[in-house]
Amino acid sequence: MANSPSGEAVTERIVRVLETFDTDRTVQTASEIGRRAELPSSTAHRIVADLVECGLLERDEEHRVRLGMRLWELALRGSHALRLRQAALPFMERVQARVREHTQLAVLENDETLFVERLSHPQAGANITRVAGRLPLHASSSGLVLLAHGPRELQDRVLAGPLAAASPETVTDPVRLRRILAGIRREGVVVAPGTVEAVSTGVAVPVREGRGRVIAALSVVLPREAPTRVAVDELRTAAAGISAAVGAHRP
Amino acid sequence: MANSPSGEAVTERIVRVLETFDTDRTVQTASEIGRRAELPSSTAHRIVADLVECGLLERDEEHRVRLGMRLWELALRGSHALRLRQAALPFMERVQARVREHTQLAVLENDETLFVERLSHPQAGANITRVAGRLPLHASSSGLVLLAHGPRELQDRVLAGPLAAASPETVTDPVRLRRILAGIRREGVVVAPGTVEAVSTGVAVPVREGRGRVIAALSVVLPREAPTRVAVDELRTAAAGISAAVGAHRP
DNA sequence: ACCGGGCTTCCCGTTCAACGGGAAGCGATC
DNA sequence: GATCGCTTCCCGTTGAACGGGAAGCCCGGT
Repeated sequence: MANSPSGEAVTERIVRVLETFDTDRTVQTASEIGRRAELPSSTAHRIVADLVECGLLERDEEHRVRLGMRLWELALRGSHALRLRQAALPFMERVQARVREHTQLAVLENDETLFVERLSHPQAGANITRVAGRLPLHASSSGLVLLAHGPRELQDRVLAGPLAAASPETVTDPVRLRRILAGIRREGVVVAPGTVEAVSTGVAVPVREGRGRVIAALSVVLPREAPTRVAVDELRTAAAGISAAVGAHRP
Repeated sequence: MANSPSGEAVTERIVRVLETFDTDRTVQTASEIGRRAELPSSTAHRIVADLVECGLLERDEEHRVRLGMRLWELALRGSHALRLRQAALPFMERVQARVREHTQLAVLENDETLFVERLSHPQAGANITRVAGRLPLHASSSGLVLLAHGPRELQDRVLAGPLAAASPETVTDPVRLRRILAGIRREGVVVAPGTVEAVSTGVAVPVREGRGRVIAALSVVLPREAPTRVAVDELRTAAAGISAAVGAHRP
């Protein structure tokens, strides 16, 4: 950044400031932001004031800071994520109405699973995924689908790297994972019991752009021993619908 | 801004760059961005490169630029809008299932109506509102609700300013508008036929935080001559539910 | 009333990142 | 092969950004 001894760019600092916010930390003081973003206090105060000035951040009654509606607006309108989500929503609703469990839509982002949308059924069980939340590619049914259809380099990189287990049953053996990925490409679906949480089974299918590249994964989280037949059928139908809708919207 | 003859701040320029994107313009070249943001070409290229570096923007196969997933993620996780939306979604789905027309959730932002969420029924009619889109406060049923419950200064400011008509029937007379606002505060609902489009009627109710301040407006768009009774009841029930959900999530 | 701790604001000299004009490189399309 | 637009590189100038320090402010504790 300009004139900074640390040699980082303004843009980077702004990102670091925005990164200090998350689901569990939606309001902070400027000093807190400075500490978490590792910025000198006076610098943090100045940057926060700048961002508030532009509307990217907002102040509440107690001078505390939160993400601004303007940021939300700028990030969403015109975003790929919103288009995809709007195309997918009606189909996700249908899945959720029939399966009556959590339904998620996820994309590949920076070697991780990024959840773009999630519908929850009132009487559905626990589910750690959140909209705008992430999970490792190998440790979620959606991630496995995205990984299976991702570029070879991605697979090599992820399978080589450290593979943390999210639950005792998460598959972390590269050889077994390769076999699972091949199965996904062959069957067009993955059923992953206990991968994220011991009590649940993830079922996921790929969502294609038209008939081509895989752009997302659609999944449901079922109770561990529930039958998967209906879910698989519903997911496949919905994925095909989303593909058609995405293709139709931009002719 | 740093060393800029124009005297603007970096932050401001970044916002100007982001502003060049919208629903109808999701991918642009760096030069296009420069022109629309009124930045010198070389400067625009540099800033775009910076933003791509940080992931706020992304490049596609043809070197063109679009909003990045990272920006979407940073703007959403931890945002007030996402919390509100997640709390509201189940209730909006119920409204939409019963009324079978477009259902919207909107908030007040910078003297305008900002739409946070929208569900569309397959066989519902036209609807110009979009997620992350805006409408004037006086020219939409949601906006009228937000205006009616906004601070007095806001009402004075909006009613004094130029009041553009969105359709031939949009009420633009300050006196009539004041009467409508009083009606909304009294009845807790507004029925606005032809305000946005001649063929439709907007119905909107306030959504409160707990039992207090109005934080949003919930609305449906009906065909012009459709009965409004069911919609009003459903909206009221849903608004109460959302209030409870918003209150419960942060004790 | 007094004190202490944290947040915030103001001040100010230093410095280097940002700036943007210009020109050359690279594809397209006509 | 000439034109047009996007992009990249270069480079001298300059003032915006930086951050240390100190003072102001508002708490809650004693």
